[in-house]
Amino acid sequence: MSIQDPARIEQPPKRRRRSPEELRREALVSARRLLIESGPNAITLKGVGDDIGVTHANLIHHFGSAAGLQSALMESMVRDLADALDAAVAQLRSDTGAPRALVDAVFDAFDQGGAGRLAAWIALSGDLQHLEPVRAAVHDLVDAIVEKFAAEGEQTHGRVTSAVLFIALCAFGDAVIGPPLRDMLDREPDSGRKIVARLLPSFLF
Amino acid sequence: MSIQDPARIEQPPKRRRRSPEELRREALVSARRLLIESGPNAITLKGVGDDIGVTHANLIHHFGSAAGLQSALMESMVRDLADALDAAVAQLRSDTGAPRALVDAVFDAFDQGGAGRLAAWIALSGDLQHLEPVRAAVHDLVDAIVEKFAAEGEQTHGRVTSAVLFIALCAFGDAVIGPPLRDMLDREPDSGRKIVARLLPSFLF
DNA sequence: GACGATATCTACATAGATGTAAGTTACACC
DNA sequence: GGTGTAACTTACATCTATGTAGATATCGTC
Repeated sequence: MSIQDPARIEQPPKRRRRSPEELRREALVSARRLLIESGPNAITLKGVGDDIGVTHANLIHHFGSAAGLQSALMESMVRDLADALDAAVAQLRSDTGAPRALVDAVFDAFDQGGAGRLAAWIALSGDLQHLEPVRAAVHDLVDAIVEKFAAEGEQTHGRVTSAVLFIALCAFGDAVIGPPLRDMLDREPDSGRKIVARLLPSFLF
Repeated sequence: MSIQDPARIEQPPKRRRRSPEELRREALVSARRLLIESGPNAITLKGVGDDIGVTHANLIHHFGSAAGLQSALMESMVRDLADALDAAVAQLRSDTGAPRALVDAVFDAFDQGGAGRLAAWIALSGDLQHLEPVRAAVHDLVDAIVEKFAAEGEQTHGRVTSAVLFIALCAFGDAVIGPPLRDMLDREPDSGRKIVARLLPSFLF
């Protein structure tokens, strides 16, 4: 196949012109992958640009600055975490939500979407204001658990916030250092979830 | 006060010549403080050098490279974490170790010693081999709890490793994202410790 | 007090990340 | 099909972190 193959009528355009929304979406997907696979330091303009096939200057054009890209990534991932928590709330309110299902929903939110690593990055870098959208989702989760599970009593709200704090701490910890820790203790991959699911009823009933 | 004040008999030496051990110790103390206060990206040769009053070239002379400094910091902090866990073990084996005392010991190791932020940094950067010295300390902790607390039974070892996994996950999570999470839920600062201390007996008895 | 080992510094070189300015091109719209 | 907007690129400038080479100063030791 020669370089100037006459069969190739239409050359692909040298440049691909994306809509601003599409480029932002592609860049954030790439940046999230880099964060999860290679850590926060891998999120650079050149790294993301090479990954999606644009120059670093173009990323600055769309995000304003490198910090703008990082902020957009934090916002995007935090929104996904909040959505995942909201989905857990919806599931809890609709059908037969067992404690283990709730635990799985929260653990998945921190683990699969990379929210655990994101939260660790935010905490280490000190940009705590980016966690703010999670607050409403957490409150919704508290309310949903109160409706669904909690026994009546004076301490109900306190017990449920304890339960949410407990689940969130464990889900976050499990997402970030669960694998090496389970390896040290020779435990199976879902042992964290099992433990939390087993302890949860002591808060709720 | 003139520059050449005759009253100032002995000028302080322009350079302070430290022993290699002393410089390494000072550098690692500074690097740990920078990690805890400003995050992993603050640990630079210039940052640490300015902090302790030496040039970055001198730090390279003593640590070999920037990566050498970071590795030394990880080793130092992991050793401190292992020592703290060993201290908790010793306390557990000697006197009246209540569950809350054990919880406080582990939580303090992760929180005050900076081990939580260290572990998050290691996990995000992928240098998991640096956590290896923790393995022995964790095993010691399991053994000590088995001796001290655990009721007799077939499942004893499994229950205790569950307890250790549980404490470690919560202590790590509490050290890294405990403050913002407690703020969202309007809980007091030691609520994480309270919860863990209250749940611990269900593993041990 | 002289000397030697080496801790320490200065000066320079390099690489990567970020940012700016100006030119180029794709694509919607008329 | 022409035209304008703006997505996109190239080229350049800057800043920071890291690393190297050689000069210099400090301190223990004789």
